[in-house]
Formats: sequence, structure tokens, C-alpha cells
Amino acid sequence: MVRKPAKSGMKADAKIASTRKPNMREAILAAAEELFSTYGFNAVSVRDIAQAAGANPGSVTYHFKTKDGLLLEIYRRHCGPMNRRRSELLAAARRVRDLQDRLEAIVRAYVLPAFTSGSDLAGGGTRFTRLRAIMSAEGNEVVRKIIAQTFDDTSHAFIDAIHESLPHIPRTDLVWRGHFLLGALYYTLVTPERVSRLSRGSADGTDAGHAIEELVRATVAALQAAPLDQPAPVPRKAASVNPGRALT
Amino acid sequence: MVRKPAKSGMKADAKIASTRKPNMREAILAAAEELFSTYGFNAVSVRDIAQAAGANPGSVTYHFKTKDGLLLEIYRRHCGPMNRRRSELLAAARRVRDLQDRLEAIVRAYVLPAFTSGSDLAGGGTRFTRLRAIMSAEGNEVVRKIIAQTFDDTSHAFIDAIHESLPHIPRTDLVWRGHFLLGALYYTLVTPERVSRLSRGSADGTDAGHAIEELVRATVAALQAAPLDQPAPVPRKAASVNPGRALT
DNA sequence: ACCATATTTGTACTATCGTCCAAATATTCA
DNA sequence: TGAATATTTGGACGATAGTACAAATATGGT
Repeated sequence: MVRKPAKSGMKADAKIASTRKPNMREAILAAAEELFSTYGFNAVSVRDIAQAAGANPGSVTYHFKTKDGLLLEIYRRHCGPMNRRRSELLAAARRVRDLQDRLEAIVRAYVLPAFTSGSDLAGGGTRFTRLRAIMSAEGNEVVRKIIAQTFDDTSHAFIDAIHESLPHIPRTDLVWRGHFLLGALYYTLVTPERVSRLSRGSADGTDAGHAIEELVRATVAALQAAPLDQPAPVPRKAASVNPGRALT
Repeated sequence: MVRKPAKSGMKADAKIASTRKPNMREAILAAAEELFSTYGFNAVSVRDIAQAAGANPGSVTYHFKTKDGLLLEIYRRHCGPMNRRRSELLAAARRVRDLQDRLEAIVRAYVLPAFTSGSDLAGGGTRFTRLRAIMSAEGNEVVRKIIAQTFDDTSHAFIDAIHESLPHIPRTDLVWRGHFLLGALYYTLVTPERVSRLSRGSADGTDAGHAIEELVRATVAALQAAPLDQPAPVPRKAASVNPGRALT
């Protein structure tokens, strides 16, 4: 990792005089999370992390044994709270009467914790989700196991819930569409500036609240689309969808 | 890069006796493309590439000067043909009369070249798109410039075309939804096995043809959704969307 | 205050990284 | 064929990677 000129000021602040970090282990975890989620796992060295945390490289080895162990601990920290939050929101969503509202609530229950879960509510959630996005692209082996163990259960629970709200759509299509949702979610967190650029400033890709609303709206519509075994996605004269404004 | 036990047989085949590669430069490019798109840029060493191509590490430096230069050349190879293909398909799509069909054709014009463009039609397109996905996650600086220079024009052209088919939806929403499309597209190519896993074998994530159809269907529906400034995404009793099968 | 334990430090090890270079070898064309 | 050029080779360079370890220091219970 070479980028980002410095921010030498911050590093200096971190180890002036002999001010001890109250909990160096946490500082290392936080620094690693931030750096990994920004530059990727491979591009960040243990020394980079130690320096950002104001610690000694050996300290990282002491607390987490290996670099993979450090990554593993980051996942352990976040997976529990995040999936717990998702389960709570999903349970609440299931109790929504109106089928249309329920579907939206389910999608929201999936998306929201990705932006806000974790210990640190201000940006902590997006940081971890961004990390997951990068790791799924880099294809780390340590992570692959956690994914299959921890996240697949949650994914199945959500797909099942969606299937209950849309029983006429084959599960296979819902798996695809849920997959697209996760991809869109990841990409939004990894490359938010692209949205700002392409919209020429009229949208802010880093505005989590707005991103969530756009994502939910688009996903609900995608989930409701006719499955592939039905040739016509929408009857020709589909004016009622947008009342007052015909398509042409 | 340490993974994947070996495939030592292939390497041996590549340099048996004194059989010279007819064009070592191409072999290096192909090997680099394959490895980068599988493991990421940072995880693959110049020596890995040279070995996979049956070449000498020094040969890579000779042809491409630096590792970044090699990556740059891969992008140069693919960007031209891919965007040309997209332009052709987009122009054809614009000529479709029916607005619904036109929208679908536009989306298809965007998605299709990502799976099939490039010199090598069998997997060559997906390989390069997978590479782009990984690079956007890793955030390489060399790539960021190419993206903004080469791809933003295409993106704008597609957003404009979509906007013509859906004039009642604000451009900002279409930017978001186009962004989601790209994210879904990337994620599908990066983690296709997840689809197979979650669908318990009833879907094949690596089936490009099927992935395209699912992606197009979901995206068209997402694009048509009511914009955020309209509170109700669909009027309550929306039965006509799926003729014959009411929502409940 | 003292000892046992936990943590931090500084340094060193080996491996591998990207890149360079001179010599060896192929290729091309007068 | 022979000279000019293009390519390949094998080895080397300094830099940096992850990790290990003994010494130094901080901490907490008695």
C-alpha cells in the first residue's frame, strides 16, 4: 500500500510522548478494518496496520498470530451483531400484513444492517460491508469459509421470506434476484463516487440513506417481475403502473 | 498467489523441448488476464504470470515495462472492441419501435457485450468483465483513469437512451439503477458459485446465457419502478402484472 | 513493594516482490 | 551468409513482505 500521501499528523498524534493506548488490540482491529476495506487485503501490510494504529508490528502478531487471523477476528466481530439485527428486522417484517408492504420490509431488513450494523453505528456498518465486498472480489480462502458458514443461513432465510410474499415466482429466480441485490449493494459501497460522477452532482453516492431507498425501490420491483418462464414481463399497455403519466 | 495446487502439467506442456511460443507477448497477455481476473492484481506476481505463460520473468518486463503497463495493455485490448460492440447494439436498440421492447433491447445491449465481447468469444468477455469487477474493488489507480476516460461516455449514452424510453423517471434514479445493474453484473461474474449454492443446484451461476436473461428481466423491472418522489411503488391491487396469477 | 503475568518493543530471519541488465539466442533483411 | 535487430534468458538488485523471538516494560493481585 503506497497511496494516500500521508496524514502523518494522525500517526504522530497516536504515539506522542509515552501516551499508551488504553486498548491496543481494539486500535489494531479498527485500523485493519479501515485499511482492508479501503485498499483490499493484499494491498495492506501488517506494518501499515501497525503504523496506523500507533502500534508495533510485533504487537499485531502477538494479538492475532497471523494476518489471516486478524481478518478472521474482524469478521467474528461483525457477523454476530449484523445477522442478529437482520433476524430481528426480518421477524418484524414477516408480521407486516399487506403483502406489498411486507416485501418491501423484508428487503429493507436485508439492506439496512449492511449500512448500519456493528458496534460503531456511524460508518461502521458500511465499512464492514465494503470489506466483505472487496474480499468477495479478491477471493480470500479464509473468508470463503466464513461466508458459507455464517451468511448462507441468513440468505436462505431471506429468500424463503421473499418466496412467501411472492409464491408465484420460482425460488430459482428469487435466488438470482437476491444475488443481484447483494451485488448492487456491494458495488454501491465500493464505488459510491461513480454515482456522483455519472449523475453530474445531482446525486451523492455516499449518502447511505438515499442509497438504501433507491436500492429498496429497485429491488422490490425486480423481485416482482414476471419469472423467465413467463414470456411477457408486462402486458403491452401498462399505463396503470405510473398513474397519471402514461409511458408515451 | 499460492492457491491452486499446481496444474504442473500445463506448465510443462508450455515449454517442452525447445518449442518456441509463436508469440510470447500474446501468451503473457492471456496468462495475465486469466490470473488477474481470478486472483486479483495484487495477489498475482509477475513470476506467476511468466510461469503460466511459459516465459521468463524478464520477458514480461521487456514487453510491458512494468506490471501496471501489463494491466494497461489488457484494458487497451478489450475496451475498444467492447465499447464498439455496445455502441452498435445500442444503436440497433434505439430503432426498436415498441417502448417496452426498446427498453429491454437497450439493457441487453449493455449486458451482452460484457459476457461475450473481446477477441476470444468463448469466455473472453466474461474474463475481462470479471477483471474489471475485481479491479474496481481493489481500486487500482491506473485503472481508475481508464474507467473515467473510456467507460463514462458509454455509461452516459446508455443512461440517455434509457431516459428516452422512461422520460417520466428522473435521470438521477436511472443513474442509481444503472449503477445497481453494473454491480449485479460484476457480482454475478465474480461469485457465480454462490448462485448455484443458494439455489441448491437448481440454477447454474456460470451459465452466462441464463444469467443474462435473469439480469435483463430484473433490470428492466427495476428501471420501470416508480421514482422515489412517488410514494407508492405500485397501486395496491396490482394483479394485471402477472396475468392469471394474482399476488394473493 | 514484589512477583507473576500480559503486553510492547526492536530486531532479525527468510521469502518473495518488481525491476533491471548483460549475455545468449532467434529473427530479419540486405 | 552476415550484420543488424529483436527477443529470451538467468541472475542479481534493493525493497518489502509475514512472522518469530528475546529483551524490555507495563499491569494487576497480594
